[in-house]
Amino acid sequence: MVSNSVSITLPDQSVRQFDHPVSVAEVAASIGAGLAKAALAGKVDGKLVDTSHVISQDAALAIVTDKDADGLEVIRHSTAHLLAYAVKELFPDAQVTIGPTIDNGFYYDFSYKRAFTPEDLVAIEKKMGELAKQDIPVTRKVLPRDEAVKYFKGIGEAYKAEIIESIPADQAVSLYTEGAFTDLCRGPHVPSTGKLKVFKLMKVAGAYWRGDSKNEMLTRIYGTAWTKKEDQEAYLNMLEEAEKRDHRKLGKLLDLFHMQEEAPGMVFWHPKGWSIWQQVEQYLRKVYVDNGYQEIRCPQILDRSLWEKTGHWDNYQDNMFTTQSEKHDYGIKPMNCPGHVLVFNSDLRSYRDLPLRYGEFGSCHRNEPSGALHGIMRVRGFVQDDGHIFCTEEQIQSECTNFNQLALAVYKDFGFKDIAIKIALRPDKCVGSDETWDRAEEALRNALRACAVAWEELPGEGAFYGPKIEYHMKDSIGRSWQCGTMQVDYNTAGRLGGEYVDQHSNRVAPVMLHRAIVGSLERFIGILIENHAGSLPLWLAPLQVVAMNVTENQAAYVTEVVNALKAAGIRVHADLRNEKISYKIREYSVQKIPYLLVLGDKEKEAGTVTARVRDGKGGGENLPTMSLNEFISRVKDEIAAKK
RNA sequence: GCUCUUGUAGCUCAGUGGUAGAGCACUCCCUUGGUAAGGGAGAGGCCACGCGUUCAAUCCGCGUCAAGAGCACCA
Repeated sequence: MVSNSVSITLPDQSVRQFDHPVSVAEVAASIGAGLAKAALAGKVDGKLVDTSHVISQDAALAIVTDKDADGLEVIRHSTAHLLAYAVKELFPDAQVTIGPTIDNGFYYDFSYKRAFTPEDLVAIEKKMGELAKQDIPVTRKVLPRDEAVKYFKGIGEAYKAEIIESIPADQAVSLYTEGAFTDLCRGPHVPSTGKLKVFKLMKVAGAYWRGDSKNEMLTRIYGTAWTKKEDQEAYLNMLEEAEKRDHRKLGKLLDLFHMQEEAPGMVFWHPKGWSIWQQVEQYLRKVYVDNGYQEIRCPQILDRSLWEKTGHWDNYQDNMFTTQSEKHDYGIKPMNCPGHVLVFNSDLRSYRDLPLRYGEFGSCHRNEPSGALHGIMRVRGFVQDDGHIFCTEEQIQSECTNFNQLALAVYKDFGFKDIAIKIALRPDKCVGSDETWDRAEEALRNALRACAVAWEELPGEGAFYGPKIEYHMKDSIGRSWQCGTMQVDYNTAGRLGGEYVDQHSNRVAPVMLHRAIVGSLERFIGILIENHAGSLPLWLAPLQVVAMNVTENQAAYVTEVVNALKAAGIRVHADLRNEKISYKIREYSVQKIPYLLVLGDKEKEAGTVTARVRDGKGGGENLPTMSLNEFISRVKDEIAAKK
């Protein structure tokens, strides 16, 4: 006789015996009424299930509540369903599609005859609240695939039916029902809608069905959901704070740059913004020099025939700006590599010359789709710190390793801590043998291993000519942007006739490594501004010191101090205006100037300075009064340390 | 490029079918004041652009351009 008894092991390793199969909810109830009420889902042998899930064999079980990360995930997922339920109540003609969780919330895509408006959103959110308050049970049902397809076709949900049809025929699918609404879903879900208490609909947007721009556009509603009201408030507050760090806002506030209709996707750099640019550029120039690169400069406009050789003319013309003159067609360069190959080709190269490293501050133009433009992060005209290394296959490994080390050191100097590294691996359509790709991909992995950093691999995302490492950074609201890259390319140099003479007097095409540390200076400076919330480190700050007089009486002394600072190479401004000192301090605090020198009669008599240092929180504090020379060496030390 | 939203003074934003308003900034005057906004006066706008509807359009409609959010794209 087979026993029906089940023993359940809880996370504290205690074991509970049941003489019959039990549901997660029953186990929770056996532990305590409070837990039974708090239970959102269960984790049986590591697998997330509903509280109604019946356990019929010995198993390890954790009751999932809103204290667990899994619990929050379940809440968000169930809130997405609640959203769909509310939409179907208010707009019965709308068709549901998919509704996954995302960072901080969820979204759900609907097909409807018109887009939802912000007013609709208010009504939908209200309806969601009502449905949650009714504490409607959420129940699960399993159907054979074909029956599920029939069911959804029967209720006019064509998209759902299409999704299920793409599931293998022999698989059963689970359906979840709450009130009058039934949705296809793997689950798990909260046991009833009453568990969903803290949520807010954020925005509407368009999104393509199945993520393909050839398909119709659906209406997507984004929402956020939390276990506690305070968490949601903290999140909304964080978003608000992050908006203040937006580089477009700060660019205006700090008078760094502007953009205007006449040049969409292109930047007008103002003196202060260009000062930052120059600091970044000079820094990177030194990086070139210190690491065996020779800086070069190539033309912006190149004949059509060259772009035909590279394949751009046929494949990427839509993204290129072109021009013509005297019956010749020209392309404005979207990348710097061909120019570098032409410099390489300008002489007969020996294997002894390799690796040959060229670096350029290469100005590129790409006619990006209008909807892709974003402040100075995604632009049509930009400058790359673009380098190309011509080398042999044996040299790939060391070049990649050295580059990775260098890139990480540079990011550290600019104050970045959070860098996501990815390796994009071979796509379906690619050139070169599998062995070559294996070696190249492994070289990139080894380069990262050497620095003991973690990375993510993206299969199929590589370029057709070779794999690449990508270095990503986040902006103020968490959007990820690619900055640096290291790409192995077996194709381009040979395609443009690049070759060197090897030990055996054979002419061979070199491997070309494409590498950039900051990527585009525009994007990098944008990220830099957001990461530092506009309070750039002293070495990058456009204005490092402002010296101001308390009254007219100290004007000459201020001028003397400012001249001394200028002579020391410090970026300084004298403010002798007839304004109150508190007014001046406020103005420069808003401008996030690192050091303010307040010079009154006391300082003038003693030949000293009183410096107010920016505190990073929008305020400032006074340093003890010191001699001018002490101040100068303090500033110079801090600049040198890139603090 | 697609969906939605937006475009009014240098900036941030009100506002109305009868050609516009605030705060800050700007100019001038008074004020010489020790750590986040002293007081007064003044100047400043083709209400993104074009075409319609209307006796009359910044406001309503259509189109264009640009920006914002998301999607797609990022060789």
